[in-house]
Amino acid sequence: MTWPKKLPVIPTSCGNCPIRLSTVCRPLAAGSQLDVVQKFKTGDRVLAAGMDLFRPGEECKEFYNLLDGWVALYQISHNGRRQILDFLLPGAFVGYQPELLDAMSYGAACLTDVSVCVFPRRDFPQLLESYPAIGVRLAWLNSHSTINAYENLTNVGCRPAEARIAHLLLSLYVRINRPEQAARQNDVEIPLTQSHIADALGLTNVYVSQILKQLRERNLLIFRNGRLKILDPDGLANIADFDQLLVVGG
Amino acid sequence: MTWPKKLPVIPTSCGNCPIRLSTVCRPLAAGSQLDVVQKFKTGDRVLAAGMDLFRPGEECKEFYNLLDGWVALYQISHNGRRQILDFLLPGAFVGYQPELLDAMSYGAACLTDVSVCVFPRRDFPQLLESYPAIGVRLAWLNSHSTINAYENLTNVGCRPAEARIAHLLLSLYVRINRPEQAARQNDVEIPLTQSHIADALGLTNVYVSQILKQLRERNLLIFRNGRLKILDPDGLANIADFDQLLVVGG
DNA sequence: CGGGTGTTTGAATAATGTCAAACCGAGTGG
DNA sequence: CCACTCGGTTTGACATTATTCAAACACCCG
Repeated sequence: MTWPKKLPVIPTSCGNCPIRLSTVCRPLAAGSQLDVVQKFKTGDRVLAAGMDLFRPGEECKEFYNLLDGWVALYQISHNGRRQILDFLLPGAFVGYQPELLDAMSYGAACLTDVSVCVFPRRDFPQLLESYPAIGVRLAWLNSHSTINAYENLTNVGCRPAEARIAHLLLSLYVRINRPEQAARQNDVEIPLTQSHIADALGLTNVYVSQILKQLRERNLLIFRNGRLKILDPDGLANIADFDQLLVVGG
Repeated sequence: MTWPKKLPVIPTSCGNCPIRLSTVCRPLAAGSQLDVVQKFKTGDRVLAAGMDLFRPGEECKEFYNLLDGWVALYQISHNGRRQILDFLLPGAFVGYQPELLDAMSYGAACLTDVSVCVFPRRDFPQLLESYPAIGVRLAWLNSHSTINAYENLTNVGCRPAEARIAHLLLSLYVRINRPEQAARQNDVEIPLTQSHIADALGLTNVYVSQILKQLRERNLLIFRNGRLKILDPDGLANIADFDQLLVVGG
């Protein structure tokens, strides 16, 4: 599937970085501190959809701040199946893991064209040393990743296929519809294929197709061509076993 | 199931804390810095097997350093099934989540009698402020949790029941058999019931029972009464799709 | 001896996967 | 403008995996 081409977002400098407050740079004050990251960062980079930021098992020399586009973290099991671990949206800090310089324990695939800001891995500990507030921020971000992984685990481990799919789509929906956007849309772009959904939920693409059809026919949601339209928020939240939902009808 | 009673491990002071280097206190130097935590901590506590440190949805006023015993993190889905998210061993730092003071997004159940060192939640940000190295440590710990959750997700999402069970037991096995122990045991205590295994893997207890029987009859492992005996490390690692295995035969 | 918790067993059933073919729409090259 | 290919989706028949239900069992503990 191909997504509508958009120009990649690349800030000219850290000062006007659109995701500065979302990522690891947040605690750095706007003046001289920001210059430090500006010098620390290797540069920006654009990748086409389908490319990998890094692959599982690979030694990756960089971290990435996701400026624009969607990324999926994944692992490949020995039997050839792929598990998608998380979907990353702009603002994510990608690639941190406990043993900084070892082989990556997962891969990062670009679902759309993607632009990233690149940090050198090797020097990161020194940056942390100089600005330990970044460490605190990193702890916060990592705990978010953990919570998110926990939610996914419960989804995959406890719920039947229909609920899993509804839950995943709803949770992506609320992540996109952040408070920022004054006018909530109940029709959002989600650049996934049914296979992505299947790989994230431990299902097969054909079964996902069948369930999506049911959801469509029951007037709950329409997911087609990378667009998700929520038809019946309450009904969905119900079968999805979903708590935090604040959808505006329409 | 009841486990053999052991006296709870409680250090008399932070100076001789057995898990100081595993948990969040690691970066604090042994002298005056350690006195700070000593004063910061609320005290120690012992809980009986079956108790909860905190429950999902509850507002928890504390963090815990797990001194002794096993803890399971879990979520309950609306259909009544329980998902075990992680098994915690002594040295774990329990209860950190992004929104420090909100309701806990998961629960923590004591699988055995447990002893913990208690931190007040409210004041933690100040501790971080004064000793930002703790934040860096926390980031490290949290990224471990994330990686672990990712592994579990792949296990539950990609592998058939037999491989899931073998994988879980092997991974617990290597966590217990840390390099510390000079003499590796291929017969270790794992205080879980089959229902725990089922809840961790998205299976039912009766199916787990059946698969364990198969594994037993194929001379791969014996899991009984909270003891795991590895009979055929290589064979197991093979069906478990397991990488990092360094088992001493026996 | 009796009760509780955990385990085992078997049979019937439901959920999900597999395989194979057809379909659909977008992009490409003639 | 057509035919072709390609990735993604849909469909149906069928196989398999895992769940459910129910009963019996085993064991520890009081």
